Amino acid sequence: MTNSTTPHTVPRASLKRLPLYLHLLENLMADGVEYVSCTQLAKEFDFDAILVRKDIELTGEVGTARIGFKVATLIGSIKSFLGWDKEQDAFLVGVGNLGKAILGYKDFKKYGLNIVAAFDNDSRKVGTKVFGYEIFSTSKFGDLAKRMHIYVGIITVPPEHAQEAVDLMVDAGIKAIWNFSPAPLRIPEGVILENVRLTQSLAVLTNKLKRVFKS
Amino acid sequence: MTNSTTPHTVPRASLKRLPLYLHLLENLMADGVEYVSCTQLAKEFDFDAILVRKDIELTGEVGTARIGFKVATLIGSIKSFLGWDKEQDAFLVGVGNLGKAILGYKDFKKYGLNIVAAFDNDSRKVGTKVFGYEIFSTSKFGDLAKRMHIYVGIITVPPEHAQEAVDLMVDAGIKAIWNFSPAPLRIPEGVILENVRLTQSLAVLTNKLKRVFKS
DNA sequence: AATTTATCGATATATAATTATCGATTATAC
DNA sequence: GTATAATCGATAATTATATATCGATAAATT
Ligand SMILES: NC(=O)c1ccc[n+]([C@@H]2O[C@H](COP(=O)([O-])OP(=O)(O)OC[C@H]3O[C@@H](n4cnc5c(N)ncnc54)[C@H](O)[C@@H]3O)[C@@H](O)[C@H]2O)c1
Ligand SMILES: NC(=O)c1ccc[n+]([C@@H]2O[C@H](COP(=O)([O-])OP(=O)(O)OC[C@H]3O[C@@H](n4cnc5c(N)ncnc54)[C@H](O)[C@@H]3O)[C@@H](O)[C@H]2O)c1
Repeated sequence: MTNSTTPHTVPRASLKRLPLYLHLLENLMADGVEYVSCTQLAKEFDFDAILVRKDIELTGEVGTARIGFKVATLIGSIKSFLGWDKEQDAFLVGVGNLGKAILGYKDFKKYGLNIVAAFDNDSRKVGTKVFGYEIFSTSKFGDLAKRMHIYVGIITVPPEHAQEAVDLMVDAGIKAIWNFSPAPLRIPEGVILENVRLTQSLAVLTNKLKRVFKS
Repeated sequence: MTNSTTPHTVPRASLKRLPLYLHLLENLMADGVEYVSCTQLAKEFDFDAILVRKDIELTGEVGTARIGFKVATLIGSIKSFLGWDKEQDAFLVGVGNLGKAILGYKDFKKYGLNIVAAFDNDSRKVGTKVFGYEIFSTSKFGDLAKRMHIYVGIITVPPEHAQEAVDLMVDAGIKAIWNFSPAPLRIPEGVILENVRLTQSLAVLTNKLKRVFKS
């Protein structure tokens, strides 16, 4: 009776809340907390408790009335649901300011993402090392990706070169692309594209701010 | 009749799509394109044309049947609606990997955000320069923010220090906080908090990828 | 032991967001 | 000039998402 009610379309909004819970749960775990209720979780984020329960329901985890959910197993369920239980190896293309910051960020491993190599087409960067990662020429991307069975690609090149990076990745058999450039990209059927648009977040901020100043 | 139908709550999803249109519109503008229809815009992003029209409606811009919208004025309307028509000065706290990348990113200015100074509590960093920005001690934040009438703060410190940064900003009269740390933060009534959670985006990617591998 | 209270799971309702429909409008083709 | 096709604005229908309700359950309280 766990997954019989699971809808075939996972709400994107739920998918985005689950990492929030996970992060908090890991803190609770570290503090030795054994059980947590939806009410408690909800309070932390100013969500509705029922919303949290519905999100958790997606993962298949079942709780106990009056007690809530076991922190340790809930962490496992969320990770498994998100695909963070086993590490995904990834290649990064574009070792500029943002690319470097991502290479230097150790926590992605916790979230199942293991960056194994980085690529750039600037000959001055090729051969150098950044946070222990050797920078390869993009010409090596295809061979290495196939040899190492890489299915995840991260794009941190300028927008005008983002489509090139996509094409490179698609040719190399990459199945999922995490794109940080603001360019609209074309991908073939079957390849997953997830965009990080900082300006979207900025838009929400400034629009709200505008209304604060008005009133 | 322009804004009489405008709802008092702006859909967050719309707010996030507007920058996408804007980016494309600016490219069109640069290419000398004078008019654009919702159909064209929609095709670029694989959105429904009606969705695009509704989003544009929010900005108050009116179009002409068969022609569409004038690119130049539409850009203006979107920018104004997002609060990107006049620059907002901002302070950044936490000049680490991500903070540096943000300081080095010139395009935020296009989106109405003008970073004017950066702060860190690492004494080795204080006094140095990063991309032309002098790094100040966080102890100077309050004075400078008040003196320079700064209302926007950017947080790029480790999660365990993010609440400190919030408190610092709130005390200094900051009205809107753009937070890049994954920590859940407490803010007083009236202050705007916008979080950038890269792991949320990663969650969507890996969950989708998991299902690709399953089938 | 009985009562109270918190919380679960399931189901129902309400709200928000997206997509469809339709008459009006205007350039382009004939 | 008249017909055709594209697209607008407005309204309606649909779908997705969030919130409310309710009986069941299990700890805490009396
Ligand atoms: N830095 C930020 O804070 C920030 C914020 C929002 C969005 N972005 C986006 O992220 C992307 C990277 O930004 P950045 O600030 O790191 O830029 P950057 O200019 O610092 O770095 C770009 C890197 O990509 C490399 N590159 C260019 N074309 C390439 C290609 N075809 N193949 C491989 N490598 C290539 C360059 O050599 C450079 O090292 C951009 O699309 C930018 O719009 C950055
Ligand atoms: N780097 C990434 O790609 C990335 C990705 C996702 C999230 N983040 C988040 O962004 C934040 C910054 O990440 P990072 O990789 O740049 O970390 P970092 O460790 O490189 O930089 C943190 C900086 O903050 C400074 N700092 C610490 N405490 C401070 C305080 N109380 N006041 C002022 N400055 C203080 C440190 O001296 C350091 O310079 C973190 O919360 C991280 O979780 C980073």
